[in-house]
Amino acid sequence: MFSGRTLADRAFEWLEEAIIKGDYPPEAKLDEVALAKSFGISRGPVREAIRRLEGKKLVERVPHVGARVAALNPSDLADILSVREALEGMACRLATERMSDAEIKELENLLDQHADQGGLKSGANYYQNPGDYDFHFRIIQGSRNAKLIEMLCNDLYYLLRVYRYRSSSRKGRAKEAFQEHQDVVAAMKARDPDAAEAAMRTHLHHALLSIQNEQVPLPRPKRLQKA
Amino acid sequence: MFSGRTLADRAFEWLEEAIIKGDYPPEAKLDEVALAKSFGISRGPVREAIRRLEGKKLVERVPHVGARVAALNPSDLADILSVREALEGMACRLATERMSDAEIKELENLLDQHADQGGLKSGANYYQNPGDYDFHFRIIQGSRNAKLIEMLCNDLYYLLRVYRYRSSSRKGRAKEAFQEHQDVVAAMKARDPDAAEAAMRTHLHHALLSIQNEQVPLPRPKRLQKA
DNA sequence: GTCCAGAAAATTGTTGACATTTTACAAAAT
DNA sequence: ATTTTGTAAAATGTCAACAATTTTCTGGAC
Repeated sequence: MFSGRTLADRAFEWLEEAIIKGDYPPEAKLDEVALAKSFGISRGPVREAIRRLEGKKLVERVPHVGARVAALNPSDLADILSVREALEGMACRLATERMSDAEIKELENLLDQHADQGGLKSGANYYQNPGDYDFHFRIIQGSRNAKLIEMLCNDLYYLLRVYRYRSSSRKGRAKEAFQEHQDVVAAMKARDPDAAEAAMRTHLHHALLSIQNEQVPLPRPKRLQKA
Repeated sequence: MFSGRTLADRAFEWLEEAIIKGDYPPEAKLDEVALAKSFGISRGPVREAIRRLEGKKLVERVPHVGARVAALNPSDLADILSVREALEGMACRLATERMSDAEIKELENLLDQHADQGGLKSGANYYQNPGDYDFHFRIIQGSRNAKLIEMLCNDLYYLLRVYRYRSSSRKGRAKEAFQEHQDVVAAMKARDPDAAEAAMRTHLHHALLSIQNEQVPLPRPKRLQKA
């Protein structure tokens, strides 16, 4: 059923995926005996899986009471988005320095595809859809920074996903987002790390403002100066 | 002996501290029976503590073989320092927006103390000493961003500490670092988040270059433009 | 001396039983 | 009716024994 070799590892993978998928929403109780029974194993490996998730901060535990899927208060959202802005801005800088011409060209093609096959036409659908995800994902990978990749794609992924349903569906945001993507790629093509980082941060900061108050975001620092 | 209520929690705290202090260096084997015996408990809680550390990525585990303190290859160092630059730059930006005048004044006094009581005189001692640590710590706290504080003070702390002994002791770096600290505070006093973030990133980037090749770092982007 | 079984030892993985604590429920008092 | 209190039930914490795997050791063949 799963790849992990030990029962504890398999339980961990199963549980992590279930939490990320939303099968276990925030605050949901993780009942050891129920989980053990549903996995057909004993409580030992289940407890170890829960402990690992606790270390990852996906679940919170109260001694003698139990473990629950980590809760997220609204103020956490702003905190997380600032972290994402900082990390993904850095990732975009590094990607601009490290991605090959061919890779950047692929990125450009990706945007062209979105424009062609109704990405823009479908309006509000472009922003924060699989296409948007793929765009960000590729740039993060292009940073060649393992820690950055891990933090953005693994550690923050669950948190961003939990809040996704709140994300702005404001009219016109899709078009803006698409334009911002193009700005990012333009800076990368020009091999201008400062501009690329600034463009990515502007994009993400607009998303933050858009989510926070469903309003037109005010402009923010556009780029890092050369020297 | 320890605050945690359950044996597993106490074992976790003890082990985490031991790893951070360096009592268990990278690659060190974590023997379940030996640890259980030294704690006077059974293997169950010890395994749970190790699983939690695994989730925190402080230890690496190979099924049926065992757990070791996480190893750090040299390329990890550069990756981590880039992450720190991004996160602490953002922290400095937010601190500039959110710290009170009194708090910023305290920060300034802290630097004055360092200058007076031999911080500068002792030369190479100023850079990356407790004083340097306190300076960075206060700014991070000033960001009022719980995620940022957690990532910098908890998650990255061990990694940065492990590599500390490698850090540059180059002549003159101390004086430079002190000056860079003053640049940061100056920007914060002026309530210029762009300049503050840029100054902090310059400071950290110089440290990165200094560590990497023990050479005079070249200047990097100095500040974020206003609009 | 080196290499290759194969057994023995040591280590990790898993389980079921028991201990402890919390929670749920019901009866009694106000 | 509400609160309180005590008991029962359920959940978590811990342990010791057993199972499975890896590692080490030993003996022998070449």
